Amino acid sequence: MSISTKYNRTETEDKWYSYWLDKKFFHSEPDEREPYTIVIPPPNVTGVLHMGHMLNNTIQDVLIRKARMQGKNACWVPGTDHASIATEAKVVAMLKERGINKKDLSREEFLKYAWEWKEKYGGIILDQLKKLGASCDWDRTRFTMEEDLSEAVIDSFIHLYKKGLIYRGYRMVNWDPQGKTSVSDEEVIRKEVNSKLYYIKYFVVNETSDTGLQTSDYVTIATTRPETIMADAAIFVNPNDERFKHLVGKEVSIPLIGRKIKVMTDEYVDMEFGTGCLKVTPAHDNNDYELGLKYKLEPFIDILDDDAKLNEKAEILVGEDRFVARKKIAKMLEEAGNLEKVEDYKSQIGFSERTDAVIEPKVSLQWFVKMKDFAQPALDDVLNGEVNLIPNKFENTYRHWMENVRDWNISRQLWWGQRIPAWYLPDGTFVIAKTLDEAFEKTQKENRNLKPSDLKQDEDVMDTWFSSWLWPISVFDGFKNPDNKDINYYYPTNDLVTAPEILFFWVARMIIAGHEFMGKKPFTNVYLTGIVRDKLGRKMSKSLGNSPDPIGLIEKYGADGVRVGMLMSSPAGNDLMFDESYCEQGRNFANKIWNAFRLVKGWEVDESLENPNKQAINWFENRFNEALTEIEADFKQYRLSEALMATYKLVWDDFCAWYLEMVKPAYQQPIDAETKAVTIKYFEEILKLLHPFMPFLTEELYHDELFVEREEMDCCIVADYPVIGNINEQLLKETELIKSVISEIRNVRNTRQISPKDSLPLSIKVNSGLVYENWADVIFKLANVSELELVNDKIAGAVSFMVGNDEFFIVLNENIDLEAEKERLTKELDYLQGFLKSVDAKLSNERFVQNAKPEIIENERNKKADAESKINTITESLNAL
RNA sequence: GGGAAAUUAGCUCAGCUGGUUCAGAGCACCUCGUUUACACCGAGGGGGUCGGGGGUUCGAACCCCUCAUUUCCCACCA
Repeated sequence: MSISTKYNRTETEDKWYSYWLDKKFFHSEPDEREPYTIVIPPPNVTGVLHMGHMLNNTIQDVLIRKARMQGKNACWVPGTDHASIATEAKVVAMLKERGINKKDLSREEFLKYAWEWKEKYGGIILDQLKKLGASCDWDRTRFTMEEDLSEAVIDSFIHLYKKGLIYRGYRMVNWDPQGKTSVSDEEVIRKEVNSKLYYIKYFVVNETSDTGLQTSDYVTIATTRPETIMADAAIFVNPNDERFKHLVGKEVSIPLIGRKIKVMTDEYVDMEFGTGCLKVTPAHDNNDYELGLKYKLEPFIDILDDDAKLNEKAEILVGEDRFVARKKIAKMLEEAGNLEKVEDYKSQIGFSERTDAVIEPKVSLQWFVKMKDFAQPALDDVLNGEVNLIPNKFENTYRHWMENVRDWNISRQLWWGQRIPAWYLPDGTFVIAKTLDEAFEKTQKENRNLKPSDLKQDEDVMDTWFSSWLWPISVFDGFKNPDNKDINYYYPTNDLVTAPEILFFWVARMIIAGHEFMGKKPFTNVYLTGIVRDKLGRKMSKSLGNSPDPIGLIEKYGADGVRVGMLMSSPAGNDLMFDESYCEQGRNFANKIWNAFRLVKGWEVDESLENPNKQAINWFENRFNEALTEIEADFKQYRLSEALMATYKLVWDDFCAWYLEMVKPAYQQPIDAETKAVTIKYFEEILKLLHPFMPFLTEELYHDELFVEREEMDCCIVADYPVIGNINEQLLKETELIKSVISEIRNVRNTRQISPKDSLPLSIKVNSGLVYENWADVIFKLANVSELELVNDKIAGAVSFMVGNDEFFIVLNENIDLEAEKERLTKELDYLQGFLKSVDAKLSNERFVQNAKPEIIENERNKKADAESKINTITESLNAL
């Protein structure tokens, strides 16, 4: 045969992807069918495909392809996210390489570079998704910073401002000194790091002698941040702390700079921790900020620049980086005699998610969204099942977060993003307006002598999530054109597939936005994938170098193989311990299907032959329906790995290992027409079943002439997905028994080293009533049995085994090892007797008989009868030996 | 510090409201086999006291308590 024994995927993948695109199979327009919609979690426009994307998008593609085949109008909207911090950082780095400093550029110039960069490098990830087979409607590709979507962001800001849900205020924010922007609480990653606790002496300022205090009196405070002492506003002790009562109300001087601060009291101070004395630095610590406000310790002295270098207000070490300053000041304190000791200390430090810089608490003027009541509908939706989280174990964390939600800082001190539509007047007040013209118009009501050029727009842009929370609405132009046919048809979408890490960042906020702007939820099911880890359980990261190149994997194992590999073991919500061997298994599976195809394709039909395979054919049809039932149930519960595994076993075990072996003709013999036709029909059903998981291979085979001449638009991707038919349980059970008989015979052969080529005679003592004659052909073929005889008595000296209650005998030419046979039977007898004993014990237990459900008791009785009859048979056999 | 989840074969996981099957799957492993679709294969096989300890129950991998380990989320202790 000329077809290769290996499936060659490379040629077919590109071919079929282009074909699908060509024929517009991915494209969706509203029509009378039921919609099935997924919006992609937009990857960063700067991103490259990593394993997390592979998993996430494979899942989406499986869902969308299945829905499409099941007659839904399937629409998967792709796109990218402008990712302000990440992208701006990349552009800044790119400029730096070219010797350009961002500081030297105007906002407009910088944005021009950024757009250039985006056009050139952005969206690579979308092309990579095509390699995976993602059937997105590319005509609908959106970008969160394109004009319409940006306008939606601005409109929603104005809308919320008018409702009083957005305000501007001084707040302690998380400052990322590297990105030079504030970041939201959710973007701060806390990690435990080794640091040091510095014990610093603050000497009491000499007062009048009647206090009895000496210049040599001092308090010792413990701090991890000695470089901030120049910004200290007070020393605090616990009001109940006897040790320091005499010092309360006195002044101490800050080491090195000598500024005087007061000793004050507050319950907040923990007497047990450190020395029981706390230095309060309102501008550089969240708690201290609160204390500062409480006791009006203003003005807050901020001694750090935007890039976390000490400024002139620090008086000393000006221009030094905060960490350099820390080391230097420790030395200076020591030299000045203010450093008592230094201890090792572990503490939780916040890092910026985007840049990994240590977060600096900083007081600044920012824009916030009031979240408390605003978030309520999103909490309700999940609690009352309007929106399902899959798996639902995430509901707890979700509720916890939503109940404790804090105001959302939405301003970012960046240029790449949607600029805050606030326009400042020379007097410091502002108006909120979409454009300068509108803003100017608003000012005209009161301020008649202003020129438009007197208005200055806010320099900040909005948090990226403030645009992506609108994604399910804005991709369908729900803001620009609120009643258009797309939004009416596709919204709310069906499934969202994303990572649990962004449940709050994104998922919760999308639900909030859905209610606020559309009056309803944005999606019904949220499938939360796990994190893709390496097989040692470590997160995949560039620095560890443990992340395989997805495109490389696709080239090596084929997109189908990788897709199967990704899904093989990744239940929803569980991390995936990725190992290349999964992809290998996927590739092997593809190859198996390919070879099954080669077999069927090679069959020559002889029209004169009768169909000898009625049993096998009948059985497989039922088995297919049984498996399909299972698969549908798995899909319903979003158990995709289970659905895949059920499919895998149906194809490999039932179809290839059993069915094809049952029906395939002997070497170079022709096959009857009916068997071939039916087998082809089954094969086609299997291809359809497999298509969502393995789109390329199935499409390729689907078009082979083995099936029918296909019309241009007759493709597997839009073929009708199989529908569950009748299931004959009895037949399935019977076949299982026959399969056991075959396995037993093979086992006899195996243990006795009998060649598969030597055929064996089989005698059956039927006690069950099963009609073995119907299966004779199958047994002959699969177990290489030469003759089948029904007997009424045991055959002495034959090898025997039992399946169900029927006894089987194989007469061998050689003498059988009587001792071994005895031992085997005795062992089985022992087991059965033990088993019977436990069943008897149960049945003679009154409480069991009284309390257990009738069907359970009935069952035990059956087990008892069954065991007894088997024991009889075996005892007889033993006696016969 | 608070909360949640997990712990079942070498690995990754199923095991639905406690009771048909002395605990299941895939991979890995072992033995045999290059036979005629496929060695990216076939046939057969071994392997788990269900994390430890208590308890409830006629009966527990499943319910309760406790300990241990792991993971995740939340949190401002200097």
